[in-house]
Amino acid sequence: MSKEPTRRRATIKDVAKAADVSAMTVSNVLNERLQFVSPATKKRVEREIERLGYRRQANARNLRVAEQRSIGMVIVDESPAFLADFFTCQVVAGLANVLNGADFTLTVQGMHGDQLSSSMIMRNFEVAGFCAMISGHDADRHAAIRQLVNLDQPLIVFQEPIALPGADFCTIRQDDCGGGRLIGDHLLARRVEDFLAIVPSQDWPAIEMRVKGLRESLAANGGAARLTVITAASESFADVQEAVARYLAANPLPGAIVGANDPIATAAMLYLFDHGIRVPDEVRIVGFNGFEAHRYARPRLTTVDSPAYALGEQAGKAMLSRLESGRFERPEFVLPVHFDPGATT
Amino acid sequence: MSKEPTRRRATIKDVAKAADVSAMTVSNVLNERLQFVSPATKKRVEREIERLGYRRQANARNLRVAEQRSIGMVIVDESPAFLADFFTCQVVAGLANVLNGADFTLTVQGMHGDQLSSSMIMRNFEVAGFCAMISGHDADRHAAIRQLVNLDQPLIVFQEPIALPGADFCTIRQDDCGGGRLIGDHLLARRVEDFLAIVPSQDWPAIEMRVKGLRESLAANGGAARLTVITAASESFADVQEAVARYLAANPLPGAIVGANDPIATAAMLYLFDHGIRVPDEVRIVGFNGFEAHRYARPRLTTVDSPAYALGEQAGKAMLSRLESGRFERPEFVLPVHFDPGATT
DNA sequence: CTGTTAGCGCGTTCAT
DNA sequence: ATGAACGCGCTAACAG
Repeated sequence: MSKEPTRRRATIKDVAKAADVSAMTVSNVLNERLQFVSPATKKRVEREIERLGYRRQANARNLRVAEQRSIGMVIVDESPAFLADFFTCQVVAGLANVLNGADFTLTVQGMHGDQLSSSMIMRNFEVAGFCAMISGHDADRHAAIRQLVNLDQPLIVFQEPIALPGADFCTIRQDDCGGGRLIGDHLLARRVEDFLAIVPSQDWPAIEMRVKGLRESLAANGGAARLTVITAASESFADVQEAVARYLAANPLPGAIVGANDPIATAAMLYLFDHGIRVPDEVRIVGFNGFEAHRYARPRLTTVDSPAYALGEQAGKAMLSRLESGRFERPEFVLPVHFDPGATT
Repeated sequence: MSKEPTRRRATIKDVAKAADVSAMTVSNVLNERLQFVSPATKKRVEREIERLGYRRQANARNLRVAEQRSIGMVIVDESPAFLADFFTCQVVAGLANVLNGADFTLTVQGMHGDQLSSSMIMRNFEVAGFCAMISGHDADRHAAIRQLVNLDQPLIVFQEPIALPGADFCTIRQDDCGGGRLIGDHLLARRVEDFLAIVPSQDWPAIEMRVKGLRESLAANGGAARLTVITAASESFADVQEAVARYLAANPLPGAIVGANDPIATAAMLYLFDHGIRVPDEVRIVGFNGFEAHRYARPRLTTVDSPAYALGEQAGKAMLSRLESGRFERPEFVLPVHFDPGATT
């Protein structure tokens, strides 16, 4: 045995004894109440803290001061690799950065929808507030939100355009509807008259908003252009290509294909390539939520850049301000998207 | 005011009083010591827990039982968007999933290298152990690891091929060296004789290992094939292309270009496209760490798939087992990579 | 099966 | 400028 297995971690008392002061003085040094401690004492205490490797026990402190220094990020998703989604990942990164900067910690918890009610966050009280990214069908998502609201803690939900008046609640999302309009305007300016939109069967509100924006754009243009929306069984490569194949078997080539997101648009584009259909000459293609990796594909997809990272940052700021002031400044934040023209339109 | 601003959160005593039992009985119900509580009492207590919306205060419990139910994930990176890196994100996802399944929480903290010493994790004791993903130069990374080791808590570091005998330490990484060999073997089988490897100027050990594996493969083949390694100022598109341009200005076309990772390989490939050089006919190209998004680019890059998610899972398992048994089962885990042939070789 | 006592490590209050 | 006593919410150990 190279080490005693259970050396007790130094406490504030140990430091006090070693520095020959009272525990209170150590506490004052730790919390920088320098008015109450002479510089000489401070130095002595700090030396002992260093020497003993003392670290404050967050549990005891938080218990005493009755506050939490962590924010929970709950991700409800059917996929076991919940966090692996690039969008979610960006959001979490932005959130964690802002919180860490304010000496808050981010506690990540992923789970399936049916696990929420039995999860630790429901049984324990250990964070100051929650942020949530929830996937699934409308009913499931709303049920999850209701459960979280009932926790009676500050709650921020991403990409969910709902209002819960009176609740300690805030929603943060990107302007998907505006993004849809930008796509519509861009294509209309190129005289596209026949639009095909491809959406995944699981309809996220964000995707509904994108289609809504597209419709608005067409309507504002006089309504001459037509829009068909088809559903792919999933976002997978094969399902998207199958949906495109089925559509094209029964219909003429559309002027433009609008994918609900980049993977869908890319799958559609590759299908066209494989069938000798030229992009953008014969069909224009647009995606949504441009991700880093897609910048590297050729031809470069026209898409709408998502402010996913900024969404997370905004959530962090909103949560910190909520904790400070007692209430959310605004019930909803909508961040602008950025249209990113590529070579496919 | 729609709500009293400071309604106190229910405690175990409140539940006890409401259910007309002692606090201890409530605690027994919460901790499922059912041997000590009659079914009728249990029901009564559970009803009151539900009614009062009681949730156990994790701080108080953890203080009392002197244990932490969270693992810290520290990410040291110069980029402010530290977590936004896809590889890191995958690792975190795997880790979080395993931990959550064992009723552990994952606490994420990102920071710059120079912030580590002043960070909360150094001042506070609030997790049962650490996992770390550290970037930067050798000296900086090793300094960071030393600081973490001095915390005297279980520590897992990713992608760092070092051993710290005697320390409560474990390293988990993918077989980058083996991946390099697979690439070499694959290209040698295609009669490539002149290899160009492109690495970023900041040399990660993982990338060194990839080059090392490549060298080993060439050596095992008799050493007739030549390998040149050039450095790009960064992994950015522009820097990589500039490095390729400079090399090609002074040298003949190599038989194959091996990028230290997929973005580098892709940037090189696009440079060749733009200059009318045919891939794979004139030059073959290989990347490393294939991620989902790259599957969508055409032509599909030959690459080596990274088990990033599995790395995180392995870390979770190793940490849980360490917490259980008192020591890491093994000082090092090396996970295999998977060669993924595409259309560029 | 249920209740009582004591104390985890820390910070506040009040005394010195 | 420093120290002593108390209690945050919870549970281990024991008594009933």
